[in-house]
This record gives sequence, C-alpha cells and structure tokens, in this order.
Amino acid sequence: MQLMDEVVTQPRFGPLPRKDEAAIPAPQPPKQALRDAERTRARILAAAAAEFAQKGFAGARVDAIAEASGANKRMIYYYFGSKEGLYTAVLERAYAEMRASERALELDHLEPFVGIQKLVEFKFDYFVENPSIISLLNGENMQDAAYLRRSDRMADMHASLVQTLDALLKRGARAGSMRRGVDPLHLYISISAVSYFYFSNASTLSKAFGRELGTPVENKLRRKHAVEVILAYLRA
Amino acid sequence: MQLMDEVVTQPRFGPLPRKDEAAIPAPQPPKQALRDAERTRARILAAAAAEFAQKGFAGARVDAIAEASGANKRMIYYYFGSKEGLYTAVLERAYAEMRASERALELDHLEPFVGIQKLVEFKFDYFVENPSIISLLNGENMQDAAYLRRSDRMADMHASLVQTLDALLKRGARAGSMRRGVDPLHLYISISAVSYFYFSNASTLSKAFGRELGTPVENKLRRKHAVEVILAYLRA
Amino acid sequence: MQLMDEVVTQPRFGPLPRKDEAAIPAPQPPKQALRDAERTRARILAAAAAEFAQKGFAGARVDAIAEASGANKRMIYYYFGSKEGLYTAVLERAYAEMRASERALELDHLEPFVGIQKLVEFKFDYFVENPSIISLLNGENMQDAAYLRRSDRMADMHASLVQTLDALLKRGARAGSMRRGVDPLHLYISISAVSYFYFSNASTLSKAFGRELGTPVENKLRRKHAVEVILAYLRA
Amino acid sequence: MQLMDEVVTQPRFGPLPRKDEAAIPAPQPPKQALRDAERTRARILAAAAAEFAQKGFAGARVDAIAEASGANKRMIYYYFGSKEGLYTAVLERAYAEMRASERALELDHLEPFVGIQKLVEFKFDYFVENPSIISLLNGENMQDAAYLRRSDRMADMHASLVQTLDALLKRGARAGSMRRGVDPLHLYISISAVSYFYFSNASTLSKAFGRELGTPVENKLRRKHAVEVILAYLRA
DNA sequence: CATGAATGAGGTTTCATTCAT
DNA sequence: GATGAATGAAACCTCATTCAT
Repeated sequence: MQLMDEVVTQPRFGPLPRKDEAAIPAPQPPKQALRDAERTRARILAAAAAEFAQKGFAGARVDAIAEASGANKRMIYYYFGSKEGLYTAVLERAYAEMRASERALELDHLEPFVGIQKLVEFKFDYFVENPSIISLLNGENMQDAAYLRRSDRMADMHASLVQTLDALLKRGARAGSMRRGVDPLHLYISISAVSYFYFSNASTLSKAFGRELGTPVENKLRRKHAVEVILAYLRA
Repeated sequence: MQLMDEVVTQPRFGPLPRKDEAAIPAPQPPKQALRDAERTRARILAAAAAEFAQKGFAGARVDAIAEASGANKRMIYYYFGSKEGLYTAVLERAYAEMRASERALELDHLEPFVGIQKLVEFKFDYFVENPSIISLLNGENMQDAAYLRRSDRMADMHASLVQTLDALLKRGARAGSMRRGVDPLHLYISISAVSYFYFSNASTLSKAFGRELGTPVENKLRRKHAVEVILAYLRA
Repeated sequence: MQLMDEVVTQPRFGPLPRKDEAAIPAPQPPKQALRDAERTRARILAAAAAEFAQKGFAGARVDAIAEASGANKRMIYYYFGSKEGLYTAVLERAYAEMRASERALELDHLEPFVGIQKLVEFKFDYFVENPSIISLLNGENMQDAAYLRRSDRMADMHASLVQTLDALLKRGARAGSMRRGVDPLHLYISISAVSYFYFSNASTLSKAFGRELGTPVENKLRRKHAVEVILAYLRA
Repeated sequence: MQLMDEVVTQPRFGPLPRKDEAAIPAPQPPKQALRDAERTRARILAAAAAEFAQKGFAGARVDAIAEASGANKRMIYYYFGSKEGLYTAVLERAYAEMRASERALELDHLEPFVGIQKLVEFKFDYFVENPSIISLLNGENMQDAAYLRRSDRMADMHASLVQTLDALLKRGARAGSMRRGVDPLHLYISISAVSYFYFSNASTLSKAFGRELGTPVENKLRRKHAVEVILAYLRA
C-alpha cells in the first residue's frame, strides 16, 4: 500500500472524524503534537489495508490489525469507531488514491493510440504496485459492494476517465485510424479486465496451469500482451 | 448453481467421505434411504455454495447454511466433517463442473476463428448461468488459493483447454489468417478476463459509473464486445 | 423470585421465542425431552432476575447470570438473544406475575373497607415475598421505563384493579360509610406507596435513622400502620 | 439540581479533596483562578448528578459527564479522584442539601396539623424541584445503599426531623385533636411515601394506567390527595 | 489548569463444533 | 439418519483510568 501515502489528506486526529475527513483544511498545529495521532492513524490504516486485503472483511481480525500497526486495539475504535468504520476508511482511501492517480494521467492531448496505450500500461503498473486494491475490490464485489455502496465520497469516481476515453476514441475515429462505434465504458472495462484478472486470479491460474504467474518475467509478457489486445481491437 | 446438479458424483452418506469421494463405488443401500441421504447432501451443498459465494469462507455461517438447506446443523458435520470440508467440497464441485463443461465443448475440429468465438461465448454464458463460480474463485484468490492449493482433484484442470487453444492458434497461423506468436495461456487469460471481470466487478463498476451492468441489455452488448476484442486481436 | 414459578407459561425451548411467548398453547411433548430446555431457561431467568434486581441493567453481568444459573453463557443468547432480551423477559415475567396475583384477589364482592384492607395487605405481603420486583421497577423508573415502554404485553396491566377499586369506593360512598370523591387511581398509588416506599428505601432509611427496617418485627408494625393510614383516609 | 448550588461548601480545587472537604478553611487563592476552578467543579458535579440519576452508577459514563459538563475528562479525576469519588460527591451533595432544606423548615412552633401539612407539602414540592434526588436514592437503594453506607457525613441526617414530628404529634395528642400512639418514624415514612412513590414510579404507572402522571394538573391533584391522606390519618 | 492520546481489563456477543437423545 | 441443547474459544467492543505535553 505504498502509493497510498502519497494521497494528500489533511492530518486528522481525535475520535471518529468520519464524514468528509479530508474536506476541511485544518490549521497547521505544532508539528510534534500532531505527529503521534496522525502517524498512529496512518499506521492503523496501513495495517488494516493489508489485513482486509488478505482476509476479507469477515476474515480480518481487529487484534491482528492492532498488533501489526503497533497500536493499542482501543485506538482502532478511537479513530475509526468500529471494524466496519475502519474497513470503509481503508476502502475509501484505496479508491480515492486510485482515482487521484488516474486523474494525474492527463491523456487528453495525446495521440489517441498513444493515450490508450498509456492507460493500459498505467492500469497494469498500478496493480503491480498496489496489489491490495485488487483484493479489496474483490471482497467488495463478493458482497455486492455492500460498503462502497453506502459511501458518498466516491460517487463521481472514474466518470472523468470514461469521458477522456470517449474523447480519444472520437478523435481517433475522426482521423480514420480508429475503429468506430466503440462504447467507451466497455472499452474501459476491457482495459481493466486484461490486467486485473491476470492479477486477481493469479493464484488459481498458476495452480490450474502449473505456470507461476506474477513473476517479473511473466508480468512483462502479460503487460505487452495486454497492450496488443487493446490496440489491435481499436485499429480501424 | 443449477448446473451443478448435473455433475455425476457417487452419492455419499456415511460420515466424512472426504478424500477421493467419487473413486470408490459404494455398496448400494436400499433405494429410498439413499435418495434421501443424497438429497440432503445435495441441498446442503447448494446452500453452502450460495453462502460461501456471497460471504466468503470466513463470512459464511454454518448456521445459515443449515437453515437455508433445511437440514440440521449436525448433518453438515455428518456429511462434510467441518466447515472447511464443506467449503472444499463446494469448491471442488464448482471447479469440476466448469471443467466438465469446457471439456464438452469439442472445439478441436472447428475453423480456428469459429472455435475461439465459441469459447469466448461459452465463457460469457457460463458466468451468466453460474454466477457463484465467480465469487468462489474470488474468495479463493483473495486467500491465495489456500484451499484449492490443497486439493488433488483439480491438478489437471484446464490443461486440456490451453492445448486445444494452442492447436487452433497453430492451425490459424498456418492458414495465414491468424496472428502468429500468440501465447495460448495469455490468450486464455484474456478470453476469461473480458467476461469474468465484467461480472466479478459489476457491483463496483455499476456504482462507480452510474450505469447498471449485468442487465440483459447490457449483457448482450458486453458479449458482443468481448467477442470483437478477442477476434480483432487474433486477425493476422 | 419464588412466586414467579407459579405463573403458568407454556414450556418454551429452542432459540429466541421472543414474541408472545406464552400465547401459543404448545402441544405437550414428552416430558423428558422438554425438561432440560425448559429448566435451563427457567434457571437463567431466575438468576437474571436476582442479578438485574441487585445491580440494575447496566451493572448486571451476563457472566454472573450464567454462572449463577449453572448454564453456559452461550445459552443465554440461545434463549434470549441478548442481555437486553433477557432483561425484558425478566421484567415481563415479574410484571405478568404481579398482575396475575392481583387478578386472583377477587375483591369485588367484599364489603368495601374489607376489600380495601385486603388489597393493602396483599400489596405489603407481595413485596415481602417478591422483593426483586421492587428493584426491577426502580431500575425501570430510573431510565424512564425504557424497556417496559417497548413491551406490548403489559398494556392492559392494572387497569382492572383500578376499576375494582372504583366499584368499592362507589359502593362505600352510597352506603354513606366512605369518603366521597376519591380518585381511584390516586388511591391505588397511595396504597402501593405506603408499602413500596418502605421496602424500596429501607436501606437508606435504616442508615439515616439508625433503625433497622425490614425485620419481621418492624414489618409487622409497618403493615398495621399502612392499613390504618389508608382506612382512616377513607372513613366518611 | 438548581438548589444544590445554594449549599455552601468551601471551593475545592487541588487533587482529591475527598474527606471532610468543607472542614479545613483553605487559604484564599487569587479570586479569578478560584472562580474558574470552582465553576468547573460545579459544572462537573451538575452533569454527574444528571447522568447518575438517569443511568445509575454502573450505567453512567465518565465520558458523557465530561462532555456534558464541558470539562476535560482528566479534570474529573483531578477533582474527584475516580468515578466512585464523583458519585459519592454527588450523593452527599444531594443528601446534604435535602437535609439543609428540611432544617430550614422550622415547624416546631406551628400548630401540629399546620406543621405536618407544611411538611407534606414541602416533601412534595421538593421532589418536583429536585427530581434527580429520587433517582439517586433509587439507585442507592437498589445496591443496598452501598455508597451512602460508607459516608460519615450523613450519619445524623433526618434525626432531627423525626424528633420534630414527634414533638408535633405529642402536642396534638395532648390537645386531644390528634390520634395517639403514632410512630413518628412510620409517619415520616408515609409522608415521604405518598409523594416519593408518585414521582419515582411515574413512568411505569403512566404506562400501566394510560394516564400521564407528572403533569402540572396531575401534580396539583396529587399534592392535595397526599395532604388529605396524611391529615385524615392523624385526626383523632 | 487543561488537553488529546493511549491503555488494559473486562464486557457482550458470535461461532464452529459436539453431546445426548 | 436426524434433532435440539450445550459448549468453550475467540471475536468485537467498551470503559475507567493514566500518560505526555
């Protein structure tokens, strides 16, 4: 969950700052006083992300998170209110970060094929670097997005990305180099799919086919393959 | 989990028939008793599949399975020994059935593009009809295939399918109509991915993009898209 | 809580038979099979009544109740669902029993003064024999009847008693021997008060006045006094 | 708990001024600091009285008291040492104030019936104005006066009142207008009872009889009734 | 005087599993 | 074959209390 730390959230401490955590730009208090609370909170969040990713919501143990984070179990409730609150915080953070990274891509002004290739590669690389996002999403999807469904903070999520894709597709089509009539959402889904599934199902696939996936060598192969599949589909 | 019932496993009723269940042809007990036992067992298995799919291994409740199946809780232990035993049985059954269905496809003698299109469509349709397999696989992958890893009964799994794919690819390449140098495993993964991911992540995608996926209309669109993506990639 | 056992409730077992417990006249199953469940449930209820009476809802310990009842802690949840459920059950039972006892009085056809004297004495004696009802009521009243408020099963409670009192008052007034214009509800409250308060506040009163209340000798005095206060008030 | 503030106790602020608080005349610190400390202490005490009255000792939450009083939780420990210490302080204060108010009555030289009527009315009015004293006493009595029992400061409590009552009774008896042989303690108990019980059990009574008690109209009725009951009993 | 962060003991509740019939 | 009752371990969570500043 390394990348997570790069998301800029205002330092938070005190009990249960649940709603719109990052919304209020708090005045900067003296460094030292803050540090502990902020760091404790961050450490809990990091430990929780790992635990929830590996075991799912039901399988995760609050005790394990407390221990892994080096914090007292009570602190988890002090900062997040409940196991569920912690889970939601982890989920929102992971999601928010992914969105932020996508936003930072700025594909709009690239040549269409170049832009889309960049997106495919970004997706692949992102999953390499943030493996827990896959497990977290898997867990959520298994329970029909029970927790994300309740979160207001991720309503607008990728909307922008699909619009960006749409613009690229239109430009490419106008230029005559790109297939017409492509549904940008389904394209986005396929772009995600060819990377996501490779990672998410690596364990069972490796076992089933007796070929260890997820290794650097295999990843390189897969990354290239993913780009080819998507670009081949888009060529006019 | 309707299709599951068509898999022919030997009826089992004594306690703990864990290993190699179907291997030994059990002595034939009086018809009626057998039927009841078999039916109880089947009902437990079906209820368990639903529960495990929805909640994962840790989140699933033995009580809930007992109630849903109409069986006494004790029976679960009588037939499957433990929650873990039940989970393994569910997993193996789902896997075995998927394999059996794939085997029944007989793509070998089809024209390469036709064969591959048929496979893409089969995958898609299979997930439509057997939604729980996706959740079960997700659960397994989240815990690094902890249970499947231990199962001997699924060693040879899809091996055959990849070989079939390889043959089709070679034939297509020789004929000059098909792209050369395609890795059949990665092709298989992509074929699975474009359908699987659409279903597995339908909940979060629907929420994120504000477009309800999984509906008949949307499914039809997706199925067509999936075929196009794969075939476009393969065209020489 | 001895008297409680005389209340006739249908034997109940199995998990969480919360609503209208006593309403359905269950068919009488074989004695032996029932016994344990019924007895366990009764023992938990008795232990809980004692614990809740002494410590209040918040102060009571589920562990203590389990131990005192000789039952496993889990059984409490099996039969009553939660600490709150158990508390409600205790409360309803105590209340229902008091109502049943009052109903059994049959004061209607007595000479008015005799009838009212009998009621005063009954109230006094009931508190002597069922001390926990006082603590339970105290606890409820401290929290503004939070739990009783939610219980449907005690709506009609004493209604009948006040009507009985009203009839006696009217008869006495017509005969010229009894004070006119007495509000039967406030009379009932006073009848309860002169006994209840003596018991409910015995501890602090004893301490404050340095005279041990609640002893047999003192009780005899108090009982006589209570009767005199009420009857003197009613004489024309 | 407004009346409480009128009790004159020496302002206290150092840590743990538990025993005989008011006995030692503390050195006078600078006015302002003193005022703040005193005010914080008073606010905590007031909030605590409300919380303990409503929830009992076990049900009360130190956090809730801190929040309601606007003070930091640490301050509670600074001033009162522990939850128990705070509870005792609340109890003693409430008790001391009631005693002080009773002392201020000066019934000794009144005509006996007038004096006793005044006492009945005083009791009633006191409970109207100090509702929390009832809950606090209830709580104490539920746990057999566990805390009051330990307090030295309330040994002599009402002793004087009973003596006053005794004097009035004797005077009335000598004058021939008043019943002879009345036990002044039991009279005092009855006087308390007819008001106390009405308030202490208002919640359950209101629910049970479907008539809202504690309203101004109902209170007026009750007050009159209480006086009548006691005076009728005393008439020769 | 005051505060936010931290703690550990203990409380309620849940769960897979087994016993007795 | 089947059932309801029972169990103990462990899970989540709460609370009074203390530490560091």
